Amino acid sequence: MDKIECCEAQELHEDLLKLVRDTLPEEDHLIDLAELFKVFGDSTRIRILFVLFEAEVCVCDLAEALHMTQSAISHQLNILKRNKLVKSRREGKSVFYSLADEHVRTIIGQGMEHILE
Amino acid sequence: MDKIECCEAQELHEDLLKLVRDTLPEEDHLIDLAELFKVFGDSTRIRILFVLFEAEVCVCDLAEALHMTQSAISHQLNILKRNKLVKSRREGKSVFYSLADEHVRTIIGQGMEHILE
DNA sequence: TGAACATATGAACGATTGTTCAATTGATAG
DNA sequence: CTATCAATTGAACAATCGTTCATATGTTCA
Repeated sequence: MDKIECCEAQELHEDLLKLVRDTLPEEDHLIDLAELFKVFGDSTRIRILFVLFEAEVCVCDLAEALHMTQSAISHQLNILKRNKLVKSRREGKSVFYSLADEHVRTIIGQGMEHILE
Repeated sequence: MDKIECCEAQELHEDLLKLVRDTLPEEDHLIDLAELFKVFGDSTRIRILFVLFEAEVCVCDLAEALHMTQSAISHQLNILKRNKLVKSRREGKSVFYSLADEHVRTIIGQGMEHILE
C-alpha cells in the first residue's frame, strides 16, 4: 500500500489520488498539449498568426510587415507548420502561408480575453 | 515613402502593410499573450491545471499526485499564480490552490480538440 | 519557547529556445 | 546554361527555462 505522509489528511488524500488516476489524460496527450501551447508562447509566432488571420501572405511580405529577417520568419513558419497551425502553397518563386485550422482563432481569442480583464 | 523590394508585388504589398497596421494588436498585448501561452507550454503546469480542474488541492498533495518534489510544484504554482491562472488560500500549515479563471478550461479544451484530430 | 510540518525562495545546473549568419535549394527569365 | 530572386536549412550563440538542493518563512502544538 501507498504510504501516506503528507498533510495529515489521509482519506482526502487517497480520494485525490484516485481522482487523478481517473481524470488525468494520458502522458502523451499532456506532452502534446504542452508542445502545442509552447508554439503559441512566442510573440513572433503570435504576430505571424495575427497577420494570417487577415490574409494569405508570402514569406518575404511577412518578414517586411513584421520587420524581421526572412530567415527568422522562415524558421518560425516551419515550427507553425510542423504543428499544423499553418499550411503553405508555392506560387512561382514565392511560398504563401495561411491558417490551417480555425481552432487557432478560438485559442488566441480566449487568451486575449484572459489578458484583457 | 517606403521602398518596396520584395516579391515584385507592389500594390498587394502596400495593402498588406496597411492591413497589418490596422489589425495587429499593440505590441504590449502581443507580448502578454505570448507570455500567457508560455505558461501553458509546460507539461508539469498542464498536469497541475488538470488536477485543479477537479478539486482544490494543497501543495504536498499535488506533489505526491504528480510524483514530483514539493519544491518543483511550488515553483510552478508561483508561475501559475503570477499569471492569474490559479489562486491560493492558506488553511493552517497547508496552502490550497484552485483555478482562478474559467478561461483556463476553454483554452485547454480547445488545445485538446486540436491535438486529437 | 522549541520542535515538527508545510510551503516558499534563491542560486546553480543542464537543457531548450529564438535569432543570426552563411550556405543551399528551388523557380523563373534571359 | 547563368543570373537572380525567394525560401529553406544547419551551425552557433546568447538568453531563457525547469528542476534540484539548501535554506528560510510561516504555522501549529506541546
